[in-house]
Amino acid sequence: MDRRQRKTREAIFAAFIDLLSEKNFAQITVGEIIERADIGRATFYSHFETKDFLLKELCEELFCHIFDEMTEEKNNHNHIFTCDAPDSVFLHLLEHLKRNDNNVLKLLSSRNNELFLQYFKQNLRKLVESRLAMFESERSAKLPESFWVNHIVSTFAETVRWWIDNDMSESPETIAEYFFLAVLFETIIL
Amino acid sequence: MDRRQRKTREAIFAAFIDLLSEKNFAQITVGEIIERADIGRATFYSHFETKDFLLKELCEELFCHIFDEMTEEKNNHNHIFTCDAPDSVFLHLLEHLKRNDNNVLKLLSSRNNELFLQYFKQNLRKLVESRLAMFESERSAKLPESFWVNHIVSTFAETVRWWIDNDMSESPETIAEYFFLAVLFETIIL
DNA sequence: AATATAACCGAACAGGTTGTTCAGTATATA
DNA sequence: TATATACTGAACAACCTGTTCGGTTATATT
Repeated sequence: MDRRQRKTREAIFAAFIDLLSEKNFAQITVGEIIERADIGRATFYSHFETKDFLLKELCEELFCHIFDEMTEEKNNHNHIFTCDAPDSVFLHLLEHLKRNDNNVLKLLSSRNNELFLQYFKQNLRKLVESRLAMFESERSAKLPESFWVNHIVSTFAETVRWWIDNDMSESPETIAEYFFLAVLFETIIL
Repeated sequence: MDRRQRKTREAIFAAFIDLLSEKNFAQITVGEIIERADIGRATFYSHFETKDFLLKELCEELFCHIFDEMTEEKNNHNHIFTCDAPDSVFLHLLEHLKRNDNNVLKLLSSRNNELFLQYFKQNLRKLVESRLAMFESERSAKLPESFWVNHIVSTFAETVRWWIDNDMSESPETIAEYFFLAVLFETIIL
């Protein structure tokens, strides 16, 4: 890829992320982005069809990156994912996010637009669906798969969001423990 | 309140809901609203500061209505909420939503804007917080309250959303059962 | 180094949206 | 009937969007 293209693209992303830390997606205008990225208006539109596509591509670059790395690790250390209990997948994800803490995860915060969480869930869903084959016979008769997947994905995602909202100050292990306890208490009160 | 005001307000709400069933909140313009409501532009702005305030007031009218009714019922049939297990609160909420199915709950669907879900959660949180005093001693030492409340609210809200996405075809009892099973399986896989 | 290619600039543009203003008209209330 | 209040309709500036185009600059190729 042309160095100019790459630099422009990065400048746009940087300006966009910068603005996202200050205001909502809806409140950000293309004018602000190109001013901060210091590029021409036409240039922006030659890179991204609209503001929405910019967001979409940013999320893809962000989350696909994270989840792809996880898939890679799975292939390298197969035992972690296939033999251990599924909660280690969650713990693994948390550690991954902690490692990749590039000030961009803040976008998942509840203070920001819901769109990030949606994209995040989208990717998480893929991961979960591919790993929930076990216990299928027990589950399938009583519980629709889509409900089950939605439940898992939502609880995971909301936990991650809570963590980020609290500045990721707890360790991944602590969060995993919180999650376990919350589910446990849930069974008690039901 | 002046009959004119009331009628205008209702016309705006009706047009707005109508449009929301067709497109996203972001895509709806004030121009479309006033055309469909058949009122003047200035009139709209004398009622609502912006489009966002319109959404806010609609949600308040909608959800406060639902949750206030629940609080009333609680006062009338005190036993349901204070003696029974907390899951009956959830079941109660589901039955309530089913009864109040005025084609407006569709707004909670994932196809629509996330803002509704946010407002819904906001109200749900109040309800949950006021009912989660039990088991406090066991919980508080190990699990932060905000995590616990967030977990409960999110799982409830996402369950309701799944239900609505599936056209509310299952009975409230079935959904409550799904919820119970999902949490149960969750403890198994952890 | 010379040339062709592709990206960028920047200024301008039409079309659409927002939120405000104001003089005039209709409706409620006393 | 008289007064207050809500609505009308049209116009308005300010802003945002997405496109166009001739000219400029960087990159890749030879």
